[in-house]
Amino acid sequence: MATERLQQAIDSLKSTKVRMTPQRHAILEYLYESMTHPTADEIYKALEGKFPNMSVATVYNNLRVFKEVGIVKELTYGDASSRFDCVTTDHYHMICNSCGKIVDFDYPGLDEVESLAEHVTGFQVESHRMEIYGKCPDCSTTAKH
Amino acid sequence: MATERLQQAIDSLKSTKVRMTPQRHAILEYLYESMTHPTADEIYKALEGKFPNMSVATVYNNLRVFKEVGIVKELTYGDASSRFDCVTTDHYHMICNSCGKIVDFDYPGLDEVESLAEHVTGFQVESHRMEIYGKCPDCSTTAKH
DNA sequence: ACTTAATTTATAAAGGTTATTAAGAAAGAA
DNA sequence: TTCTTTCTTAATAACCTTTATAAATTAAGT
Repeated sequence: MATERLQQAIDSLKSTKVRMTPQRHAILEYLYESMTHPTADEIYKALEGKFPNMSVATVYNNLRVFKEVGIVKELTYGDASSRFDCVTTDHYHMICNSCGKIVDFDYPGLDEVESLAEHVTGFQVESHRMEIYGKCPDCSTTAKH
Repeated sequence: MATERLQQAIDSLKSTKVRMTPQRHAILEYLYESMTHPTADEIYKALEGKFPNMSVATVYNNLRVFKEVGIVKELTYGDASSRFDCVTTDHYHMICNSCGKIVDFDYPGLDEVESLAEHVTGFQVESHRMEIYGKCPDCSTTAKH
C-alpha cells in the first residue's frame, strides 16, 4: 500500500537531521501515489495548486535529499529530464519508444553477466543498469491502424 | 585495424550525399584512433590545434550526421555529456565509478530477459541497454593503499 | 571554372539543473 | 510558550550541454 510505504519513508527521514516540511511531504506523497516515474518538473507542476509559491529549486533540492537518504532513485536519460523512482528495490524498466511510458518489471539478478564482466575487464563490479525499449500495448495498437 | 575501419566509415559516407570536409575527416579519425569513448567537447579540444577556428557546433553537427548514417553510436548519461562510440556492433560497457573509464565487453544477447519483459509488460521489445558499474583495476588498487 | 547545395562558423538561445543569498520556519531547549 | 539554532525555502542568477539561426564558405558534380 502506498500510504504505508510513504509512512516508512517519512519515518526514515525522521531518523536523520532532515526536517519535515509541507513541501517535502507533498513531494513524497506525490511520488508514492503516482505510480509513474515523474520528472522534477512534473512534480513541480502537479503541486502548483497546493504550493503556488514553491520554487523548482525546492523540488530539485528535496529530490537530492531523498536520494541521499536512499528513499528515492534517480533514473537518468540522455538530454531529457531525469525521472524519479520511489521503488528502491532492484528492478528494471521497460520504456516505450513512442510515448515514453515506463513500466517496472522484475528479473532475477544478472549475476552471470556481472561475473563475466568482472573476469574479462578486471573491474570490481558494484552494480548494473538495464533498460528495455520497445512499444507499449497502446502505441503498438494505434500503429497498426 | 583502426585505419581500415576508418576507411570503411569514409566510404559509407561517400555513398550518401554527405560531403567529406577536413573537419569531418579529423573528427572521424579521432574517434577511430582514440579507443576511448570521447565526449563532443573532448573531440573539440583535441582538434583545437589542427582547427583553431572550428566551432563546437560543427562537432555536434557531425556527430549527429555520423549517427544518422550509422557509423557512430551515442551513449547518453544523465546530466553529464554524451559519449560517442564508433564501434557499432552490439556490445556492452563497463564503467568505472571512480575515474569514468569505459571498457567494452561482449556478451551474448539477453534474449531471455527480453522475452520475459515482453510477456510481463505486453510491450513489443525493440532493444535494450545494459551497463555495468564498478571500479577499474587502477582505481581499486589505489583504493587499497 | 561554374553552380548549387551542403557545411562551417559565430552567436544566440533553449532546457535542465545547480549555486547563492536573504527571508522564513521546524525542532529541540529553556 | 517562547527562544534559539540550524535547516529549508523562494527567487534569481548562473552553469553546462546541446540545438537553432543566419551569413559566409566550400565540396562536388557539371
